[in-house]
Amino acid sequence: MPELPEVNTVRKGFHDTVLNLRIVDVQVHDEKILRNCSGDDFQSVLHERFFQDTYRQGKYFFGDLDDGSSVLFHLGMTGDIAYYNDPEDAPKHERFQFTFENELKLGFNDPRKFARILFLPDRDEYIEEINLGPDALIISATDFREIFKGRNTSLKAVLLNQKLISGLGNLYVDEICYQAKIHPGSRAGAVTTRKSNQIYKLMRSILQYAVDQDAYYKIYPDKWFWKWRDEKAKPPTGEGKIRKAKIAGRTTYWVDGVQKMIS
DNA sequence: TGTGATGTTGAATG
DNA sequence: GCATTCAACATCAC
Repeated sequence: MPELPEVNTVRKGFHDTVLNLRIVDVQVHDEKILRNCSGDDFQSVLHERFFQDTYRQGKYFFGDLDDGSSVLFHLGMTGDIAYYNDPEDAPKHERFQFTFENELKLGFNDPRKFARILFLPDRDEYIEEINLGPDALIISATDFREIFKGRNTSLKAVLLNQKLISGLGNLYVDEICYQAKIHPGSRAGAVTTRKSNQIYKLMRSILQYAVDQDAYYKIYPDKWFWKWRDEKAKPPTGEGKIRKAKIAGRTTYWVDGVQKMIS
C-alpha cells in the first residue's frame, strides 16, 4: 500500500482520530517491528502520554508526543492502522495496540512485518541521522534537478533513493516516467534540465492528485498508467507495447515506443 | 504449487 | 564515494 500519498492518508486519519487523547493502555503482541526498543519499553514510555501532532517526510510518518518525543510509523510494505472499539474488530495481523482515554483502540496491522516502529526522543535528529532526502512534494525544482547530475545509475534508481528524494515508490515512479514519456532505465546523469523540469511538474501533479483523493486508487484517471500495469494489457493510448523488466531491482513496466530511453 | 509483491537495510562485491 | 546484487522480514493472492 504505502508510498507518499498512502502514508499521508494514514497520517491524516491518525491526526484526525487520536490527537490529544491520552493513551491509557499499550499492548504489544509482536515486538519484531519495534526496531529500537522492547515491548515493555514501548509500553512504559507511551503510558499516559498523548499525541499532540503529526509530521510526515516521504514515507516516514511521526506521531509527536506531548513531552517532545515521537513515535515513527514506517509502514513498510503492508503496514496499516485500524481504529475500533470492539476488541473483536482487531485486525488479523495486529502487532500492537493502543487504547485511548475514550476507549477507542488503535491497532497497528502488518501481515509481513516489514514495518519499522521506533521511539524517538528527537525526531529531527533522527531524520538527519538517517540522511532522509527532502519530501517529494516539498523539494524545489532546482534541488530536484541536482539529484540527477553526475549519476551513472538509472533514472528509476534515483527516484527510488529515499536519501535523495523521499516518498516515491515503485508504482508512482512508473506512473511519473510514463506520463513524462521517459524510459525508467534512462541514465540519470543524461537527464537535461528541461526534462528534469517536466518530470518534476508531473511528479507534483500526480502526487498532489493522489493525496487529494486520499490515495484511493480506484478513482484515479483512466488515462493513468496505473490501471494498465500489465504486460498483457494494451497501452492507455493504444500506442506502443507494454514491457516489463527489473530495473533498479524492482519490477518495472513501461510502454515501448512511447517512453524514450536517454543515455 | 510456486512465484512475486506498493519497502528498507546491511553486507558483500566490483 | 558510487553502484549493484542479494538476503532478510512473513503473508497473501494469482
